[in-house]
Amino acid sequence: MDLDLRKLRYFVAVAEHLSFGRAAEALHIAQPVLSRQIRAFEAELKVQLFDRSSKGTSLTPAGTQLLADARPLLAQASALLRRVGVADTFTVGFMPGLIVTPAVRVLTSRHPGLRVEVLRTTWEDQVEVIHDGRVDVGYVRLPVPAAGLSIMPLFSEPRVAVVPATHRLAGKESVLDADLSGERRVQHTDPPGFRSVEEKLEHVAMHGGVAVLPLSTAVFYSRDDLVHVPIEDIAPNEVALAWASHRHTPLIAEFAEIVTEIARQV
Amino acid sequence: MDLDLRKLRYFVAVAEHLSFGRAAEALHIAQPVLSRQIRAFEAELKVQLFDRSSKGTSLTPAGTQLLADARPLLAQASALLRRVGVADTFTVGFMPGLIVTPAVRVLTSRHPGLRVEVLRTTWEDQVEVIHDGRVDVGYVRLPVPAAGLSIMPLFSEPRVAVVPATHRLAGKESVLDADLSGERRVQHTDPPGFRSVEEKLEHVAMHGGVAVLPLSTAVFYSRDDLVHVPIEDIAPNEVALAWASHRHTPLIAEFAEIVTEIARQV
DNA sequence: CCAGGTCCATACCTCCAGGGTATGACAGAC
DNA sequence: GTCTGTCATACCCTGGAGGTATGGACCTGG
Repeated sequence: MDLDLRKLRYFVAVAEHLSFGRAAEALHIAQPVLSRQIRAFEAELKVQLFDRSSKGTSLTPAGTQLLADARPLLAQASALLRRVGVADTFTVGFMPGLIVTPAVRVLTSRHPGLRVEVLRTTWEDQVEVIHDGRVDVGYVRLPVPAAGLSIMPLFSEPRVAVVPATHRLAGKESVLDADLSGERRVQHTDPPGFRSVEEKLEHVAMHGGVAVLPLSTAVFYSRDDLVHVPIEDIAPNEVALAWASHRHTPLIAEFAEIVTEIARQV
Repeated sequence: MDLDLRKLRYFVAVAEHLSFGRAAEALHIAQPVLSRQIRAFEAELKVQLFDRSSKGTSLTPAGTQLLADARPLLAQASALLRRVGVADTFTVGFMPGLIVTPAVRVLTSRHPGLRVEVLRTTWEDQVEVIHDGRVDVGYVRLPVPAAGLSIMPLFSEPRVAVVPATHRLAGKESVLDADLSGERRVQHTDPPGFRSVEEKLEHVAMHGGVAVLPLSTAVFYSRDDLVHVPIEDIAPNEVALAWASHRHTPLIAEFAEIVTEIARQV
Protein backbone atom coordinates (compact mmCIF):
# COMPACT_ATOMS: atom_id res chain seq x y z
CA MET A 1 0.00 0.00 0.00
CA ASP A 2 2.85 2.38 0.78
CA LEU A 3 5.63 2.98 -1.66
CA ASP A 4 8.80 1.32 -0.48
CA LEU A 5 11.68 3.75 -0.85
CA ARG A 6 14.22 0.96 -0.48
CA LYS A 7 12.84 -0.83 -3.50
CA LEU A 8 12.67 2.44 -5.36
CA ARG A 9 16.32 3.07 -4.60
CA TYR A 10 17.19 -0.43 -5.78
CA PHE A 11 15.26 0.22 -8.96
CA VAL A 12 17.18 3.41 -9.61
CA ALA A 13 20.46 1.59 -9.06
CA VAL A 14 19.59 -1.08 -11.60
CA ALA A 15 18.31 1.53 -14.04
CA GLU A 16 21.56 3.44 -13.75
CA HIS A 17 23.87 0.45 -14.08
CA LEU A 18 21.63 -1.45 -16.49
CA SER A 19 22.94 -4.56 -14.79
CA PHE A 20 21.64 -6.45 -11.78
CA GLY A 21 25.06 -7.71 -10.83
CA ARG A 22 26.86 -4.39 -10.86
CA ALA A 23 23.93 -2.60 -9.22
CA ALA A 24 23.89 -5.20 -6.46
CA GLU A 25 27.57 -4.66 -5.92
CA ALA A 26 27.07 -0.90 -5.70
CA LEU A 27 24.23 -1.43 -3.22
CA HIS A 28 26.29 -3.88 -1.16
CA ILE A 29 23.73 -6.62 -1.41
CA ALA A 30 23.79 -9.99 -3.15
CA GLN A 31 22.61 -10.14 -6.73
CA PRO A 32 19.80 -12.68 -6.18
CA VAL A 33 18.34 -10.45 -3.50
CA LEU A 34 18.25 -7.54 -5.90
CA SER A 35 16.67 -9.70 -8.58
CA ARG A 36 13.96 -10.76 -6.19
CA GLN A 37 13.35 -7.23 -4.91
CA ILE A 38 12.92 -5.83 -8.40
CA ARG A 39 10.58 -8.66 -9.34
CA ALA A 40 8.54 -8.01 -6.21
CA PHE A 41 8.51 -4.30 -7.03
CA GLU A 42 7.26 -5.00 -10.54
CA ALA A 43 4.58 -7.24 -9.08
CA GLU A 44 3.46 -4.53 -6.65
CA LEU A 45 3.28 -1.94 -9.39
CA LYS A 46 1.83 -4.46 -11.84
CA VAL A 47 4.21 -3.03 -14.44
CA GLN A 48 7.27 -4.49 -16.08
CA LEU A 49 10.20 -2.16 -15.48
CA PHE A 50 13.07 -3.96 -17.21
CA ASP A 51 13.61 -6.10 -20.26
CA ARG A 52 16.04 -8.78 -19.17
CA SER A 53 18.17 -10.79 -21.48
CA SER A 54 21.18 -12.92 -20.81
CA LYS A 55 23.26 -10.11 -22.28
CA GLY A 56 22.33 -6.98 -20.43
CA THR A 57 19.23 -5.29 -19.16
CA SER A 58 17.23 -2.35 -20.50
CA LEU A 59 14.45 -0.12 -19.28
CA THR A 60 10.90 -0.49 -20.55
CA PRO A 61 8.95 2.71 -21.30
CA ALA A 62 7.24 2.38 -17.94
CA GLY A 63 10.64 2.00 -16.34
CA THR A 64 11.94 5.12 -18.01
CA GLN A 65 8.90 7.01 -16.77
CA LEU A 66 9.36 5.72 -13.25
CA LEU A 67 13.04 6.59 -13.21
CA ALA A 68 12.22 10.21 -13.97
CA ASP A 69 9.76 10.27 -11.08
CA ALA A 70 11.94 8.32 -8.70
CA ARG A 71 14.95 10.57 -8.51
CA PRO A 72 13.21 13.73 -7.25
CA LEU A 73 11.23 11.70 -4.76
CA LEU A 74 14.35 10.07 -3.35
CA ALA A 75 16.07 13.45 -3.26
CA GLN A 76 13.16 14.93 -1.34
CA ALA A 77 13.14 12.06 1.11
CA SER A 78 16.86 12.43 1.58
CA ALA A 79 16.49 16.15 2.18
CA LEU A 80 13.80 15.48 4.77
CA LEU A 81 16.09 13.13 6.66
CA ARG A 82 18.87 15.65 6.52
CA ARG A 83 16.62 18.36 7.91
CA VAL A 84 15.73 16.26 10.94
CA GLY A 85 19.42 15.54 11.43
CA VAL A 86 19.75 12.03 10.08
CA ALA A 87 22.59 11.42 7.67
CA ASP A 88 21.62 8.82 5.13
CA THR A 89 24.00 10.37 2.63
CA PHE A 90 26.46 13.22 2.87
CA THR A 91 25.99 15.60 -0.03
CA VAL A 92 28.38 18.30 -1.14
CA GLY A 93 27.26 21.18 -3.34
CA PHE A 94 29.68 23.00 -5.58
CA MET A 95 29.67 25.85 -8.03
CA PRO A 96 30.96 25.18 -11.55
CA GLY A 97 34.74 25.01 -11.73
CA LEU A 98 35.37 24.15 -8.10
CA ILE A 99 37.12 20.88 -7.43
CA VAL A 100 35.56 18.78 -4.72
CA THR A 101 36.98 15.37 -5.56
CA PRO A 102 40.00 15.36 -3.20
CA ALA A 103 38.01 16.26 -0.11
CA VAL A 104 35.23 13.84 -1.03
CA ARG A 105 37.75 11.06 -1.55
CA VAL A 106 39.29 11.62 1.87
CA LEU A 107 35.85 11.61 3.49
CA THR A 108 34.78 8.37 1.81
CA SER A 109 38.05 6.70 2.73
CA ARG A 110 37.53 7.59 6.38
CA HIS A 111 33.87 6.46 6.36
CA PRO A 112 33.60 3.44 4.10
CA GLY A 113 29.91 2.88 4.83
CA LEU A 114 28.83 6.43 4.06
CA ARG A 115 27.21 7.37 0.77
CA VAL A 116 28.73 10.61 -0.41
CA GLU A 117 27.17 12.51 -3.26
CA VAL A 118 27.84 15.78 -5.03
CA LEU A 119 25.42 18.29 -6.49
CA ARG A 120 26.39 20.97 -8.97
CA THR A 121 24.78 24.28 -8.14
CA THR A 122 24.30 27.64 -9.84
CA TRP A 123 24.32 31.23 -8.73
CA GLU A 124 20.61 30.94 -8.13
CA ASP A 125 20.51 27.89 -5.91
CA GLN A 126 23.91 27.65 -4.27
CA VAL A 127 22.50 28.90 -0.98
CA GLU A 128 19.02 27.48 -1.36
CA VAL A 129 20.28 23.91 -1.50
CA ILE A 130 22.03 24.43 1.84
CA HIS A 131 18.94 25.77 3.55
CA ASP A 132 16.49 23.22 2.23
CA GLY A 133 18.75 20.30 3.08
CA ARG A 134 19.56 19.09 -0.40
CA VAL A 135 23.22 19.40 0.54
CA ASP A 136 25.01 19.18 3.87
CA VAL A 137 27.71 21.59 2.89
CA GLY A 138 28.43 23.65 -0.19
CA TYR A 139 31.39 25.24 -1.93
CA VAL A 140 29.99 28.68 -2.64
CA ARG A 141 31.22 31.79 -4.36
CA LEU A 142 30.89 34.95 -2.27
CA PRO A 143 29.06 37.09 -1.69
CA VAL A 144 26.11 35.11 -0.36
CA PRO A 145 23.35 36.11 2.07
CA ALA A 146 24.92 35.24 5.41
CA ALA A 147 21.68 34.69 7.29
CA GLY A 148 21.69 31.27 8.93
CA LEU A 149 24.93 30.21 7.31
CA SER A 150 28.30 29.33 8.73
CA ILE A 151 30.88 30.43 6.20
CA MET A 152 34.50 29.37 6.08
CA PRO A 153 36.53 31.33 3.48
CA LEU A 154 38.86 29.13 1.46
CA PHE A 155 40.71 31.18 -1.10
CA SER A 156 40.43 34.03 -3.58
CA GLU A 157 40.97 33.82 -7.27
CA PRO A 158 41.15 36.49 -9.97
CA ARG A 159 38.34 37.01 -12.40
CA VAL A 160 39.02 36.76 -16.10
CA ALA A 161 37.31 38.06 -19.20
CA VAL A 162 36.26 35.31 -21.58
CA VAL A 163 36.15 36.46 -25.22
CA PRO A 164 36.13 34.83 -28.66
CA ALA A 165 39.61 33.83 -29.89
CA THR A 166 39.24 36.42 -32.64
CA HIS A 167 38.44 39.24 -30.26
CA ARG A 168 40.55 42.40 -30.10
CA LEU A 169 41.46 41.64 -26.47
CA ALA A 170 42.31 38.02 -27.13
CA GLY A 171 46.08 38.31 -27.18
CA LYS A 172 46.53 40.57 -24.17
CA GLU A 173 48.45 39.59 -21.04
CA SER A 174 45.82 41.26 -18.93
CA VAL A 175 43.16 43.91 -19.25
CA LEU A 176 41.58 46.61 -17.12
CA ASP A 177 37.95 46.84 -16.28
CA ALA A 178 37.76 49.97 -18.41
CA ASP A 179 38.87 48.01 -21.47
CA LEU A 180 35.58 46.11 -21.29
CA SER A 181 33.37 49.17 -21.42
CA GLY A 182 31.34 49.09 -24.59
CA GLU A 183 31.36 45.30 -24.66
CA ARG A 184 28.10 43.47 -24.05
CA ARG A 185 28.63 41.67 -20.77
CA VAL A 186 26.90 38.32 -20.25
CA GLN A 187 25.88 38.20 -16.60
CA HIS A 188 24.20 35.77 -14.30
CA THR A 189 21.32 38.19 -13.82
CA ASP A 190 20.31 37.61 -17.41
CA PRO A 191 17.04 35.85 -18.17
CA PRO A 192 16.76 32.06 -18.44
CA GLY A 193 18.61 30.61 -21.35
CA PHE A 194 21.74 32.55 -20.37
CA ARG A 195 22.03 31.26 -16.86
CA SER A 196 24.37 28.33 -16.99
CA VAL A 197 28.04 28.83 -17.71
CA GLU A 198 27.76 26.70 -20.82
CA GLU A 199 24.99 28.90 -22.12
CA LYS A 200 26.91 32.07 -21.38
CA LEU A 201 29.97 30.79 -23.21
CA GLU A 202 27.86 29.63 -26.11
CA HIS A 203 26.42 33.10 -26.39
CA VAL A 204 29.86 34.70 -26.27
CA ALA A 205 31.15 32.34 -28.96
CA MET A 206 28.18 32.96 -31.23
CA HIS A 207 27.33 36.60 -30.77
CA GLY A 208 30.46 38.14 -29.31
CA GLY A 209 30.44 40.02 -26.04
CA VAL A 210 32.40 39.12 -22.97
CA ALA A 211 31.75 36.91 -19.97
CA VAL A 212 33.44 37.73 -16.68
CA LEU A 213 34.12 34.55 -14.74
CA PRO A 214 36.31 33.37 -11.90
CA LEU A 215 39.54 31.88 -13.22
CA SER A 216 38.78 28.29 -12.22
CA THR A 217 35.39 28.44 -13.90
CA ALA A 218 36.90 29.72 -17.14
CA VAL A 219 39.56 27.02 -17.03
CA PHE A 220 37.06 24.28 -16.29
CA TYR A 221 34.83 25.23 -19.20
CA SER A 222 37.62 26.17 -21.61
CA ARG A 223 36.80 25.85 -25.32
CA ASP A 224 38.97 26.08 -28.40
CA ASP A 225 37.15 29.09 -29.77
CA LEU A 226 37.34 31.13 -26.59
CA VAL A 227 40.24 32.60 -24.65
CA HIS A 228 40.41 34.29 -21.28
CA VAL A 229 42.54 37.14 -20.00
CA PRO A 230 42.88 38.26 -16.37
CA ILE A 231 41.22 41.49 -15.34
CA GLU A 232 43.60 43.45 -13.14
CA ASP A 233 41.47 45.95 -11.34
CA ILE A 234 38.42 43.96 -10.34
CA ALA A 235 37.78 42.43 -6.95
CA PRO A 236 38.87 38.78 -6.85
CA ASN A 237 36.25 36.09 -6.40
CA GLU A 238 36.21 34.52 -2.96
CA VAL A 239 35.38 30.87 -2.55
CA ALA A 240 34.09 29.56 0.76
CA LEU A 241 32.67 26.48 2.36
CA ALA A 242 29.20 27.05 3.82
CA TRP A 243 26.67 25.07 5.80
CA ALA A 244 23.49 25.72 7.76
CA SER A 245 24.66 27.18 11.05
CA HIS A 246 21.94 25.42 13.01
CA ARG A 247 23.30 22.04 12.02
CA HIS A 248 26.49 21.12 13.83
CA THR A 249 26.98 17.53 12.82
CA PRO A 250 30.27 15.74 13.31
CA LEU A 251 30.43 14.97 9.60
CA ILE A 252 30.21 18.61 8.61
CA ALA A 253 32.92 19.51 11.09
CA GLU A 254 35.11 16.72 9.80
CA PHE A 255 34.57 17.71 6.19
CA ALA A 256 35.44 21.34 6.97
CA GLU A 257 38.61 20.10 8.61
CA ILE A 258 39.50 18.00 5.59
CA VAL A 259 38.93 20.94 3.29
CA THR A 260 41.15 23.27 5.30
CA GLU A 261 43.82 20.59 5.40
CA ILE A 262 43.73 20.23 1.62
CA ALA A 263 43.66 24.00 1.10
CA ARG A 264 46.75 24.29 3.31
CA GLN A 265 48.69 21.80 1.22
CA VAL A 266 48.10 23.66 -2.04
CA MET B 1 18.86 3.88 6.26
CA ASP B 2 15.92 4.56 4.00
CA LEU B 3 13.03 6.63 5.16
CA ASP B 4 10.04 4.42 5.84
CA LEU B 5 6.96 5.99 4.30
CA ARG B 6 4.69 3.77 6.34
CA LYS B 7 6.09 5.13 9.58
CA LEU B 8 5.93 8.62 8.17
CA ARG B 9 2.26 8.13 7.35
CA TYR B 10 1.65 6.81 10.87
CA PHE B 11 3.41 9.84 12.24
CA VAL B 12 1.19 12.19 10.26
CA ALA B 13 -1.89 10.36 11.47
CA VAL B 14 -0.89 10.76 15.11
CA ALA B 15 0.08 14.39 14.53
CA GLU B 16 -3.30 15.09 13.00
CA HIS B 17 -5.37 13.32 15.64
CA LEU B 18 -3.07 14.20 18.54
CA SER B 19 -4.05 10.85 19.97
CA PHE B 20 -2.51 7.44 19.52
CA GLY B 21 -5.77 5.64 20.05
CA ARG B 22 -7.83 7.59 17.54
CA ALA B 23 -5.01 7.62 15.01
CA ALA B 24 -4.67 3.86 15.33
CA GLU B 25 -8.36 3.50 14.70
CA ALA B 26 -8.14 5.69 11.62
CA LEU B 27 -5.18 3.65 10.36
CA HIS B 28 -6.97 0.36 11.07
CA ILE B 29 -4.22 -0.95 13.28
CA ALA B 30 -4.07 -1.67 16.99
CA GLN B 31 -2.99 1.13 19.30
CA PRO B 32 0.04 -0.64 20.81
CA VAL B 33 1.39 -1.26 17.33
CA LEU B 34 1.17 2.43 16.56
CA SER B 35 2.83 3.32 19.83
CA ARG B 36 5.69 1.01 19.05
CA GLN B 37 6.06 2.22 15.49
CA ILE B 38 6.25 5.84 16.52
CA ARG B 39 8.77 5.01 19.24
CA ALA B 40 10.86 3.14 16.68
CA PHE B 41 10.57 6.06 14.29
CA GLU B 42 11.74 8.48 16.97
CA ALA B 43 14.64 6.16 17.70
CA GLU B 44 15.61 6.02 14.02
CA LEU B 45 15.49 9.79 13.70
CA LYS B 46 17.06 10.25 17.15
CA VAL B 47 14.49 12.97 17.73
CA GLN B 48 11.49 13.11 20.01
CA LEU B 49 8.41 13.87 17.95
CA PHE B 50 5.65 13.89 20.56
CA ASP B 51 5.17 14.90 24.16
CA ARG B 52 3.00 12.21 25.65
CA SER B 53 0.99 12.61 28.74
CA SER B 54 -1.82 10.50 30.09
CA LYS B 55 -4.18 13.24 28.93
CA GLY B 56 -3.47 13.83 25.30
CA THR B 57 -0.44 14.08 23.07
CA SER B 58 1.26 17.11 21.54
CA LEU B 59 3.89 17.76 18.92
CA THR B 60 7.41 18.80 19.84
CA PRO B 61 9.06 21.52 17.73
CA ALA B 62 10.91 18.82 15.81
CA GLY B 63 7.60 17.06 15.25
CA THR B 64 6.00 20.22 13.92
CA GLN B 65 8.89 20.67 11.54
CA LEU B 66 8.68 17.08 10.37
CA LEU B 67 4.93 17.30 9.84
CA ALA B 68 5.43 20.19 7.44
CA ASP B 69 7.98 18.17 5.48
CA ALA B 70 6.05 14.92 5.62
CA ARG B 71 2.87 15.94 3.87
CA PRO B 72 4.39 17.05 0.55
CA LEU B 73 6.62 14.01 0.50
CA LEU B 74 3.71 11.64 1.01
CA ALA B 75 1.73 13.53 -1.62
CA GLN B 76 4.58 13.18 -4.08
CA ALA B 77 4.92 9.49 -3.37
CA SER B 78 1.21 9.05 -3.82
CA ALA B 79 1.31 10.92 -7.12
CA LEU B 80 4.15 8.69 -8.30
CA LEU B 81 2.13 5.58 -7.56
CA ARG B 82 -0.85 7.04 -9.32
CA ARG B 83 1.23 7.80 -12.40
CA VAL B 84 2.39 4.20 -12.67
CA GLY B 85 -1.19 3.08 -12.28
CA VAL B 86 -1.31 1.93 -8.67
CA ALA B 87 -4.15 3.24 -6.58
CA ASP B 88 -3.09 3.69 -2.99
CA THR B 89 -5.66 6.43 -2.58
CA PHE B 90 -8.35 7.79 -4.84
CA THR B 91 -8.15 11.56 -4.97
CA VAL B 92 -10.78 13.91 -6.33
CA GLY B 93 -9.97 17.48 -7.30
CA PHE B 94 -12.60 20.17 -7.28
CA MET B 95 -12.90 23.84 -8.04
CA PRO B 96 -14.25 26.13 -5.30
CA GLY B 97 -17.99 25.89 -4.90
CA LEU B 98 -18.44 22.45 -6.41
CA ILE B 99 -19.89 19.81 -4.15
CA VAL B 100 -18.09 16.48 -4.21
CA THR B 101 -19.26 14.98 -0.96
CA PRO B 102 -22.20 12.88 -2.24
CA ALA B 103 -20.17 11.14 -4.92
CA VAL B 104 -17.25 10.59 -2.57
CA ARG B 105 -19.55 9.14 0.05
CA VAL B 106 -21.01 6.65 -2.42
CA LEU B 107 -17.54 5.63 -3.55
CA THR B 108 -16.26 5.07 -0.01
CA SER B 109 -19.37 3.08 0.87
CA ARG B 110 -18.81 0.79 -2.10
CA HIS B 111 -15.09 0.36 -1.35
CA PRO B 112 -14.66 0.34 2.42
CA GLY B 113 -10.92 -0.31 2.24
CA LEU B 114 -10.15 2.54 -0.13
CA ARG B 115 -8.68 5.80 1.10
CA VAL B 116 -10.50 8.62 -0.69
CA GLU B 117 -9.18 12.15 -0.51
CA VAL B 118 -10.17 15.49 -1.98
CA LEU B 119 -8.01 18.35 -3.19
CA ARG B 120 -9.26 21.86 -3.74
CA THR B 121 -7.91 23.35 -6.94
CA THR B 122 -7.75 26.76 -8.59
CA TRP B 123 -8.01 28.04 -12.13
CA GLU B 124 -4.27 27.68 -12.41
CA ASP B 125 -3.85 24.09 -11.34
CA GLN B 126 -7.20 22.40 -11.99
CA VAL B 127 -5.77 20.66 -15.06
CA GLU B 128 -2.20 20.36 -13.86
CA VAL B 129 -3.18 18.20 -10.88
CA ILE B 130 -4.84 15.75 -13.25
CA HIS B 131 -1.83 15.44 -15.49
CA ASP B 132 0.78 15.13 -12.76
CA GLY B 133 -1.21 12.51 -10.88
CA ARG B 134 -2.06 14.48 -7.77
CA VAL B 135 -5.69 13.64 -8.44
CA ASP B 136 -7.34 10.74 -10.22
CA VAL B 137 -10.25 12.77 -11.42
CA GLY B 138 -11.24 16.41 -11.14
CA TYR B 139 -14.35 18.51 -11.20
CA VAL B 140 -13.27 21.28 -13.55
CA ARG B 141 -14.82 24.43 -14.91
CA LEU B 142 -14.66 24.70 -18.67
CA PRO B 143 -13.00 25.67 -20.82
CA VAL B 144 -9.87 23.66 -20.18
CA PRO B 145 -7.12 22.57 -22.58
CA ALA B 146 -8.49 19.27 -23.87
CA ALA B 147 -5.14 17.69 -24.72
CA GLY B 148 -4.81 14.34 -23.00
CA LEU B 149 -8.02 14.71 -21.06
CA SER B 150 -11.27 12.81 -21.08
CA ILE B 151 -14.01 15.28 -20.32
CA MET B 152 -17.55 14.47 -19.23
CA PRO B 153 -19.81 17.54 -19.08
CA LEU B 154 -22.03 17.63 -16.02
CA PHE B 155 -24.12 20.77 -15.97
CA SER B 156 -24.13 24.48 -16.73
CA GLU B 157 -24.77 27.25 -14.31
CA PRO B 158 -25.25 30.99 -14.75
CA ARG B 159 -22.55 33.45 -13.86
CA VAL B 160 -23.31 36.17 -11.36
CA ALA B 161 -21.78 39.54 -10.60
CA VAL B 162 -20.59 39.86 -7.03
CA VAL B 163 -20.66 43.43 -5.75
CA PRO B 164 -20.60 45.19 -2.37
CA ALA B 165 -24.00 45.32 -0.66
CA THR B 166 -23.94 49.08 -1.06
CA HIS B 167 -23.30 48.95 -4.79
CA ARG B 168 -25.64 50.58 -7.29
CA LEU B 169 -26.41 47.16 -8.83
CA ALA B 170 -26.96 45.44 -5.50
CA GLY B 171 -30.73 45.39 -5.48
CA LYS B 172 -31.31 44.30 -9.09
CA GLU B 173 -33.05 41.08 -10.08
CA SER B 174 -30.54 40.60 -12.86
CA VAL B 175 -28.11 42.65 -14.88
CA LEU B 176 -26.73 42.71 -18.40
CA ASP B 177 -23.12 42.45 -19.30
CA ALA B 178 -23.25 46.02 -20.52
CA ASP B 179 -24.26 47.20 -17.03
CA LEU B 180 -20.84 46.15 -15.83
CA SER B 181 -18.90 48.28 -18.28
CA GLY B 182 -16.96 50.89 -16.42
CA GLU B 183 -16.61 48.66 -13.37
CA ARG B 184 -13.21 47.30 -12.44
CA ARG B 185 -13.51 43.60 -12.99
CA VAL B 186 -11.49 41.27 -10.75
CA GLN B 187 -10.37 38.39 -12.91
CA HIS B 188 -8.42 35.21 -12.45
CA THR B 189 -5.73 36.49 -14.81
CA ASP B 190 -4.77 39.08 -12.22
CA PRO B 191 -1.39 38.90 -10.51
CA PRO B 192 -0.79 36.83 -7.33
CA GLY B 193 -2.61 38.15 -4.34
CA PHE B 194 -5.85 38.30 -6.33
CA ARG B 195 -5.94 34.70 -7.43
CA SER B 196 -8.02 32.86 -4.90
CA VAL B 197 -11.72 33.47 -4.67
CA GLU B 198 -11.33 34.67 -1.10
CA GLU B 199 -8.80 37.24 -2.22
CA LYS B 200 -10.98 38.42 -5.08
CA LEU B 201 -13.95 38.88 -2.78
CA GLU B 202 -11.82 40.63 -0.21
CA HIS B 203 -10.72 43.02 -2.90
CA VAL B 204 -14.25 43.65 -4.04
CA ALA B 205 -15.40 44.26 -0.47
CA MET B 206 -12.54 46.67 0.25
CA HIS B 207 -12.03 48.58 -2.97
CA GLY B 208 -15.22 48.09 -4.88
CA GLY B 209 -15.31 46.65 -8.36
CA VAL B 210 -17.09 43.52 -9.42
CA ALA B 211 -16.19 39.86 -9.52
CA VAL B 212 -17.83 37.61 -12.08
CA LEU B 213 -18.20 34.10 -10.68
CA PRO B 214 -20.22 30.98 -11.37
CA LEU B 215 -23.32 30.90 -9.19
CA SER B 216 -22.25 28.01 -6.99
CA THR B 217 -18.93 29.65 -6.26
CA ALA B 218 -20.61 32.88 -5.26
CA VAL B 219 -23.03 31.00 -3.03
CA PHE B 220 -20.30 28.93 -1.43
CA TYR B 221 -18.25 31.98 -0.53
CA SER B 222 -21.15 34.25 0.32
CA ARG B 223 -20.39 37.04 2.78
CA ASP B 224 -22.65 39.48 4.60
CA ASP B 225 -21.13 42.51 2.94
CA LEU B 226 -21.41 41.20 -0.62
CA VAL B 227 -24.36 40.36 -2.82
CA HIS B 228 -24.59 38.68 -6.20
CA VAL B 229 -26.94 39.24 -9.10
CA PRO B 230 -27.29 37.00 -12.16
CA ILE B 231 -25.89 38.24 -15.45
CA GLU B 232 -28.37 37.49 -18.20
CA ASP B 233 -26.42 37.74 -21.41
CA ILE B 234 -23.17 35.99 -20.58
CA ALA B 235 -22.31 32.43 -21.47
CA PRO B 236 -23.07 30.05 -18.59
CA ASN B 237 -20.21 28.27 -16.88
CA GLU B 238 -19.94 24.61 -17.71
CA VAL B 239 -18.81 22.13 -15.10
CA ALA B 240 -17.32 18.81 -16.15
CA LEU B 241 -15.60 15.78 -14.74
CA ALA B 242 -12.15 15.25 -16.25
CA TRP B 243 -9.40 12.66 -16.00
CA ALA B 244 -6.23 11.75 -17.83
CA SER B 245 -7.38 9.94 -20.94
CA HIS B 246 -4.45 7.53 -20.89
CA ARG B 247 -5.57 6.16 -17.55
CA HIS B 248 -8.60 3.90 -17.81
CA THR B 249 -8.86 2.52 -14.32
CA PRO B 250 -11.99 0.81 -13.07
CA LEU B 251 -12.22 3.24 -10.19
CA ILE B 252 -12.31 6.25 -12.46
CA ALA B 253 -15.00 4.64 -14.58
CA GLU B 254 -17.01 3.80 -11.49
CA PHE B 255 -16.66 7.29 -10.09
CA ALA B 256 -17.79 8.81 -13.37
CA GLU B 257 -20.81 6.53 -13.28
CA ILE B 258 -21.63 7.58 -9.73
CA VAL B 259 -21.36 11.23 -10.67
CA THR B 260 -23.70 10.88 -13.65
CA GLU B 261 -26.14 9.00 -11.48
CA ILE B 262 -26.13 11.76 -8.88
CA ALA B 263 -26.40 14.48 -11.53
CA ARG B 264 -29.42 12.70 -13.00
CA GLN B 265 -31.23 12.68 -9.66
CA VAL B 266 -30.90 16.44 -9.15
C1' DC C 1 -10.52 8.29 48.87
C1' DC C 2 -11.70 4.94 45.92
C1' DA C 3 -13.95 3.42 41.27
C1' DG C 4 -13.97 3.83 36.76
C1' DG C 5 -12.46 5.73 32.49
C1' DT C 6 -8.94 7.21 29.42
C1' DC C 7 -4.75 7.40 27.99
C1' DC C 8 -0.15 5.28 26.41
C1' DA C 9 3.44 1.55 27.31
C1' DT C 10 5.01 -3.22 27.98
C1' DA C 11 5.12 -8.22 27.23
C1' DC C 12 4.67 -11.94 24.40
C1' DC C 13 3.29 -14.35 20.18
C1' DT C 14 3.00 -15.11 14.91
C1' DC C 15 4.20 -14.37 10.36
C1' DC C 16 6.29 -12.56 6.39
C1' DA C 17 9.63 -9.73 3.98
C1' DG C 18 14.40 -9.00 3.29
C1' DG C 19 18.86 -10.52 3.88
C1' DG C 20 22.30 -14.41 2.85
C1' DT C 21 24.48 -18.80 0.10
C1' DA C 22 24.49 -22.31 -3.40
C1' DT C 23 23.22 -23.48 -7.72
C1' DG C 24 20.76 -23.56 -12.23
C1' DA C 25 19.50 -21.87 -16.98
C1' DC C 26 20.70 -19.40 -20.81
C1' DA C 27 23.41 -16.90 -24.41
C1' DG C 28 27.47 -15.16 -26.61
C1' DA C 29 32.72 -15.58 -27.22
C1' DC C 30 36.49 -18.28 -28.38
C1' DG D 1 32.46 -27.98 -27.46
C1' DT D 2 33.86 -25.04 -23.05
C1' DC D 3 34.15 -20.75 -20.65
C1' DT D 4 32.22 -16.65 -18.96
C1' DG D 5 28.91 -13.40 -17.77
C1' DT D 6 24.09 -12.70 -17.18
C1' DC D 7 19.77 -13.22 -14.40
C1' DA D 8 16.62 -16.70 -11.90
C1' DT D 9 15.52 -20.34 -8.50
C1' DA D 10 15.75 -22.83 -4.08
C1' DC D 11 16.50 -22.84 0.56
C1' DC D 12 17.54 -20.92 5.20
C1' DC D 13 17.65 -17.35 8.99
C1' DT D 14 16.53 -13.10 11.25
C1' DG D 15 14.14 -8.96 12.24
C1' DG D 16 10.31 -6.15 12.02
C1' DA D 17 5.36 -5.34 11.80
C1' DG D 18 1.10 -7.09 12.93
C1' DG D 19 -1.93 -9.00 16.71
C1' DT D 20 -3.86 -9.71 21.97
C1' DA D 21 -3.63 -9.16 26.89
C1' DT D 22 -2.37 -6.40 30.44
C1' DG D 23 -0.09 -2.84 33.28
C1' DG D 24 0.73 1.96 34.99
C1' DA D 25 -0.32 6.80 35.15
C1' DC D 26 -3.60 10.32 35.48
C1' DC D 27 -8.05 12.57 35.64
C1' DT D 28 -12.90 12.70 37.44
C1' DG D 29 -17.20 11.69 39.93
C1' DG D 30 -19.39 10.01 43.86
